[in-house]
Amino acid sequence: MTVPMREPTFLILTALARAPMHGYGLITEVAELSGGRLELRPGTLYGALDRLADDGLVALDREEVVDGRARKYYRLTDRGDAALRAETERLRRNVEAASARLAARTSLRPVTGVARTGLTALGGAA
Amino acid sequence: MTVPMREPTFLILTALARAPMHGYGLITEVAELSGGRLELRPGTLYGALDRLADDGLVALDREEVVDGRARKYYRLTDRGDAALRAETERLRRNVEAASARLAARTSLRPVTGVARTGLTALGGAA
DNA sequence: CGAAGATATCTTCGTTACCGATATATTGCG
DNA sequence: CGCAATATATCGGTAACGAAGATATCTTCG
Repeated sequence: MTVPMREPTFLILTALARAPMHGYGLITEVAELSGGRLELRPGTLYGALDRLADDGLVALDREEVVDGRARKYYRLTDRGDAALRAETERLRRNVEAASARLAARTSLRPVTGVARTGLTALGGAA
Repeated sequence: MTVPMREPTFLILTALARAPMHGYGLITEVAELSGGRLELRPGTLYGALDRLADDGLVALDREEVVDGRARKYYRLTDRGDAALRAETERLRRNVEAASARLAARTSLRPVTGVARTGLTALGGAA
């Protein structure tokens, strides 16, 4: 928690905040969460799950066998819940700080070629 | 950027969004920005500045000598401005996704002693 | 005066989360 | 049968970061 988590880890916890999920389900869920931007690799996913389990942020919820395929469901622990909340707050503050400076910046650069006043629609990509 | 930047890099760009700054000034500014949470190490700072300069997100603005001490001022480039805006949007979406799930989660968990007079913040995000 | 601390830059080294690639096994489809 | 999707897992490389220290100047204080 001293060290901020990276995006794949953050989105894995976010996905698990709604309901327990198994690994492969997380891959598709995180892809949706990120608007298709982030496609978790198996190496990232299972490495992260092992690490998060070691840290006590997620725990093995149950194991099922569906159509002959084994599924391991993971759930968010209380510590994972707290960590995700703390991390979300940290990100929120960073977003606010950057937004404030970027907004101020827009108003003080009306010159130098880029002129083009007016805010273009934000968040175009993805 | 394809690869999301980490917190030190994000806060360096955020600090530079207000005005050009020199390295040591960034250390104190980023500490302030993060509420004292993140204290940039020289290895992190100058490594990041070199990398960001290579990527064209920051540029050397000017060099001064104040009281016999050399100062190198860096400024945000147009590409750096765009990268910071894109990154801020990415973080904002992640915060919204996590907030929505965490808020929904509150209502379906046993709450211990905390008043919860029907917040229902579920509506929020896209 | 001389030591300590703040200012200011830069380098080296180790850690680690992540990505890419690969391996394995089952189910379903053309 | 061959291929894609489902589902797990491991291995190696990369790159950003943190820890630590080197170098140099100015200020403060005993």
